[in-house]
Amino acid sequence: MSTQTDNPERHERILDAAANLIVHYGFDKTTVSDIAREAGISKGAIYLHFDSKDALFEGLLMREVGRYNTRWFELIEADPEGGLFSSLYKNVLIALNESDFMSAIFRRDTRILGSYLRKEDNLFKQMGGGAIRHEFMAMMQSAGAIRQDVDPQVMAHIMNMLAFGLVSMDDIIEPTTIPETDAIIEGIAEMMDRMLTPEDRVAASEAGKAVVRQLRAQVENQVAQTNENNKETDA
Amino acid sequence: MSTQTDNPERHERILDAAANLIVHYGFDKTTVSDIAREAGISKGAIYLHFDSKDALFEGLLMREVGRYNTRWFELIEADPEGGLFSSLYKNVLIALNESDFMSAIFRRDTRILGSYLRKEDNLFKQMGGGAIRHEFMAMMQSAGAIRQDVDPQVMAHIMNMLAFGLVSMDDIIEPTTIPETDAIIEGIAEMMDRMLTPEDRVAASEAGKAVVRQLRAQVENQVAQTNENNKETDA
DNA sequence: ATATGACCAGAATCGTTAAATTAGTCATAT
DNA sequence: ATATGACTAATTTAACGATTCTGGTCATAT
Repeated sequence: MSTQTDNPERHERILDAAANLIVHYGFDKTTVSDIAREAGISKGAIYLHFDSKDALFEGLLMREVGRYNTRWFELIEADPEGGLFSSLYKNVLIALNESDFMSAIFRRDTRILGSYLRKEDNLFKQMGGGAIRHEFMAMMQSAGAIRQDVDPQVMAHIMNMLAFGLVSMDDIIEPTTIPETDAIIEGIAEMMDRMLTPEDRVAASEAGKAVVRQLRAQVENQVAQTNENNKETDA
Repeated sequence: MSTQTDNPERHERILDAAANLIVHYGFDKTTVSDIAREAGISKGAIYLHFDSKDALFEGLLMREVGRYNTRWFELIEADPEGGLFSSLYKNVLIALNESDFMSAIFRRDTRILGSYLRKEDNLFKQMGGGAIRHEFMAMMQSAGAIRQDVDPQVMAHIMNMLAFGLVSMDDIIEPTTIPETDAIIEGIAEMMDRMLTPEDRVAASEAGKAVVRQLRAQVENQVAQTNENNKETDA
């Protein structure tokens, strides 16, 4: 259904072209012909890969979310304190900040997301709003990765406020008065460390790693599942 | 200049009416006739108090900023830990959250602020964007009211991110998933306490109170100055 | 088989004009 | 003196067809 043609390389090139143009000009002002030209192919060829412009956008969305997840796991793995919740969250912010597309999604940028946002059944609502789900925080807490005396719901929300602020503030206040993004993220991470990390840091880190492994398996399983389903419906 | 008529009670009533209508319907959709009707007077009478619709709005803005400041000082005074920076900031959030008008300003709500925002010489730019000025943080730091090893510029920005998030998030994510505002503010305050308060809490609190007294004198002086100027130009 | 781009129907945009609204004034009334 | 609201000039909105644009298709070419 979603892909009628087997040509992964071109598939990616289309999405690359779309990502470039949409981040720059927005969904509404980016035409399918524009994307075709940017990808160096004909318009018809695009419809060999995607059923509609909306489907293309959703394909892009899925790819970017996937890349964002992958990048997050990568950052965690590379981080010596990767198991601590403060590091986990820090890496959320880094991954978020690295992706223009994810930043646009997170701030509900109507200029970029355009009319897709208005659709009733758009994918954003399903995904749930925030970067940090409070269910995940609760899991981390019962695993002992964060202090017992914090309210996971409240802290998850505060973290989402900060993530939202990170990608939104330069539209609001004079960008010249904003500190370096790295410094902001570092400051937030230290604050979260003081707020959330239990006394026993090594135990917390181990617990955190375990939960992340579990989450990762879950995510990868779900991705595999989705791919399987797509193949079936193609047949 | 700004007030041709001496009738403080009616002056206030006009601003009350304007505040109600503007917060509800926005600046553009609130007409001067609407305000007159709501205040129970004629349209002409409004022009005995204000030179123009814009001037009326600026009068409202000034009044609300003044009330916000007053309320903030009031909250600090009532707070047993009022001198601590975390309490100071907590009371900023409470005062901000109590005022629909200030919240709208802070989130740059174009629906409410309307065409006034587009004006070249609008008052917002002069006021500087944030609730927390990093110069103030630096003052507090050199007075010993906050820890020496934090970057005042970065922390001021983080605090503004949180203030922005507090008044913005319910436009962004499903409001039902947002915790109680009081709980959020409490959580933020505790986080800031862990991050900013020095070892010696009583000394910090005293130092904080001294800076606030200084700031308050400064603000009240400035207000008196402004009133003086207005009287002069009226003559 | 695979890819192209001319083509089409429907949607969005534009230019124009008419109608409605509104900020601000001022002759009149109190 | 003070306040009113009918009035006006100017702006905003609504209406409208004409025109362009764009998502999607498909006969044709490779």
